[in-house]
Amino acid sequence: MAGKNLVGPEADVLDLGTVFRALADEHRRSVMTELAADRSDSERGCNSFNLPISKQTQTHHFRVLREAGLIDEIDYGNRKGIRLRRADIDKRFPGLLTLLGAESPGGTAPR
Amino acid sequence: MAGKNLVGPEADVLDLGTVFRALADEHRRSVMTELAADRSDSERGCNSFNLPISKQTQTHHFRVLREAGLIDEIDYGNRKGIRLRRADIDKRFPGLLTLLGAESPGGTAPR
DNA sequence: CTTCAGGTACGATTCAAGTCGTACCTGAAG
DNA sequence: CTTCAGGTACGACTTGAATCGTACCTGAAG
Repeated sequence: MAGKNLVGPEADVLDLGTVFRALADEHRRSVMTELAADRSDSERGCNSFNLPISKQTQTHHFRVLREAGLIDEIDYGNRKGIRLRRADIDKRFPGLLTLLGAESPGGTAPR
Repeated sequence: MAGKNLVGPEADVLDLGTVFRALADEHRRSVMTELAADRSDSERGCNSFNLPISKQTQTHHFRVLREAGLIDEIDYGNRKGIRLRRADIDKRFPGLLTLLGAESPGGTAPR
């Protein structure tokens, strides 16, 4: 039952360049904006983001986000879970998630 | 003697996507890291950054930074001045410059 | 004036990245 | 078992971005 957690980089080696490159894409940024705005940090399904792109491309984008160290992907075999690595990001890049959360259409949602 | 200030976007319309795309490049990010780490915000020359690229490419990169709203370019005719738009960036994207300054090799890092 | 360094304009090249088509895998539900 | 939806692998296409070569402009100093 327990899905395998596809591994990304450790919190210490997160690279700002890789992160900025990941966040440069509109679709990936919209995913991160949603995740950053949700303070509950609950695990989400891949298609809960309603991305207007094919599923192959979605696979690509989630992989980029994971390899940048921004999300965890939990593999259940025939489906996948997404979870924001909030603690690691806050530790390595404090303020970044606040920056993203402020872009949320639901309005600026600071604490 | 007063150089003309090449115009970039107003502080209100700065786009996070454009900014991330600008900061995704290694050379542009190194420029911004230096600028962010220098609290005096003094005007700097273009070649004070020692970028290992041709001058045509430097022109390109500084233009991207200006169009993203991150720097001002002051045109003196046969030379050019660069100044960080710290106030505007801090207003629109609070925390971003701190994030960049923390990447400085000198380390203006809050630990 | 001429020279020269700093900078720009335009075009060409090269390369990375986003996208999708086809085929295949996985687990759950009939 | 078969079916089906979610996801991946691989390849191909396309677009955008980084880079530089050549030519030209600008202002300061001889």
